Amino acid sequence: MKPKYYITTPIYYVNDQPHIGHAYTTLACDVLARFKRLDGYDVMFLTGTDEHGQKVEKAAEAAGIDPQSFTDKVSVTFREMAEVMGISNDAFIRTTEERHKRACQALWQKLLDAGDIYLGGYEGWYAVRDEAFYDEGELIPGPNGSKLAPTGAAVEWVVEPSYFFRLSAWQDRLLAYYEANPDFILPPSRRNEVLGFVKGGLKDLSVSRASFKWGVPVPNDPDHVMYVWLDALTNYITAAGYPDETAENWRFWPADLHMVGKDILRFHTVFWPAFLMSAGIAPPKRVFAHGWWLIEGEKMSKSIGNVIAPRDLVAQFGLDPVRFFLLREVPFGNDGDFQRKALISRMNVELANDLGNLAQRSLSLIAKNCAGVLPAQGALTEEDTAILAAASALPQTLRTLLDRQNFHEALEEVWKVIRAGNGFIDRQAPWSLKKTDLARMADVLRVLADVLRTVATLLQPVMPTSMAKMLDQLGVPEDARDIAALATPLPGGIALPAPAGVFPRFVEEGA
RNA sequence: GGCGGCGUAGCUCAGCGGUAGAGCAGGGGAAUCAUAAUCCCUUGGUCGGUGGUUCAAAUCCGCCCGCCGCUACCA
Repeated sequence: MKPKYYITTPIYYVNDQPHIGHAYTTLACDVLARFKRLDGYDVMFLTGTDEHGQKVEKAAEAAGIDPQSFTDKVSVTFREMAEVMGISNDAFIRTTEERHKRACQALWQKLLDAGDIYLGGYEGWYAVRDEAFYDEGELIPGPNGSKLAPTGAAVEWVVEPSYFFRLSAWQDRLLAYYEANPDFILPPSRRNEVLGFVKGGLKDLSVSRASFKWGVPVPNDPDHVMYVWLDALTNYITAAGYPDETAENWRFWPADLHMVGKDILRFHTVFWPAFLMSAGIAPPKRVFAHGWWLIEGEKMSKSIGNVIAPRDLVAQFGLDPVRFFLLREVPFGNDGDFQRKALISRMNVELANDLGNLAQRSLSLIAKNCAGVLPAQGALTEEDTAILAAASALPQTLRTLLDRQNFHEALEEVWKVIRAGNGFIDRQAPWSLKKTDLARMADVLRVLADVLRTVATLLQPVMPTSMAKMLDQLGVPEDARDIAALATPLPGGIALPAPAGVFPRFVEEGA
């Protein structure tokens, strides 16, 4: 039986239009999902939209439509974003689906049965004008020693009835879980943050609201809807079939990886495992928090007007180069800077020159000097063996690196082999061999074809369309494109199609 | 304020006790199969500052300077 792999993006809040940040998270998951499939795993890759809450309720009201119609519309834009980015998700979940309400209510009941939910009061400084609660620390001094919201609005101490989750009781068990699973939170710097936070003591968590209606009703208390934590996080088990633990998809739980942005780290690494443990459900195996993209050195924001829509980016540079750039440019987990110049440089240097040109020169030599037929494997020299060994080592290297979400180094390892390929072809100079030793020339070209096949196979998750073209040109049959197939050499004598460039150079308009 | 991290070549970063590294950028040369792509060689750093531990410190410890993250109800 195939091993399983369950990977999730966060569900995206429908208060926002999809931008490069959403695309980035989803893309990272897509590459891992594709890699795992390529490596023989049974994969479930989930993404979706988060559609409840006061903001949505109000946005719908402002738009003059009911919340459901509003979310129907915005949710579609996230499906479109996935399509534009070439995302291979197996499922898409919306929190307004009936199955999700059932899952939330079932989970709630479990927590209640476990004695971890109680009715209390949510207190805080509330600004009526802003319709928002503020922290003590956020307040600014007002006239006569009074306090004001950071927006300048008057605040009052308000107590609202709310259900609470007994998070305070889970501190030790959470710490024990982190201890027993040192890679539960990555990167390590984020793990340290969470550890520090939890060690500092946990307060009970307000998990319901009576102040708005657009949410999942609390069982047996129609005045309350569930607050964001319980509602949104639960999507990950809803999609696996919860509460039906005999469901087809339940075999995927616990999730192998929740990919999240660094802003929602705590919800996934503190609240979520506590909820699950309280309900007697296994926590996820890993949460990875990635960083943000700056745009040409500036924070991405609507007010600056530098928000990048995935659709525009792909239209200008093409899908695969964009996918490649986002994962290649920055050590995954760090913040990155999205520079147009850097993207073009990666396209031209690494895709067009290093990889594209290596394939093109190798394949043209085969086309011209081997009658367009893949040579059989021949006798190997020491240098042949060395480069073939470097290529053969890649699958295991990538498994190890990608199991820690290290896209940046994984791609660097592939590029080391590509660069070695260019060095190899230069030293072997098959264009000279064709005048002196045709047999050796054929052997050299076959070695190059084998190296390219390995590289193209392994890069499929990052650049599916381009690598499919390259594998076509290398004569690799569709059913021999996974990692296991690399162990079986292609027979010599396959007729190859005429080579055609896979990565054209990007030339600036008017340059 | 508290806790944590970072500061290494022009740029992005790796190294984390044993004579300073990679990619890109810059300079020189070779080759001409190829998307004028490639290959080889090379310039360049008192590893933020300072004091200490050690036979030996980017690498460990103290202090200082500068940046950054977290410090719970933002979906």
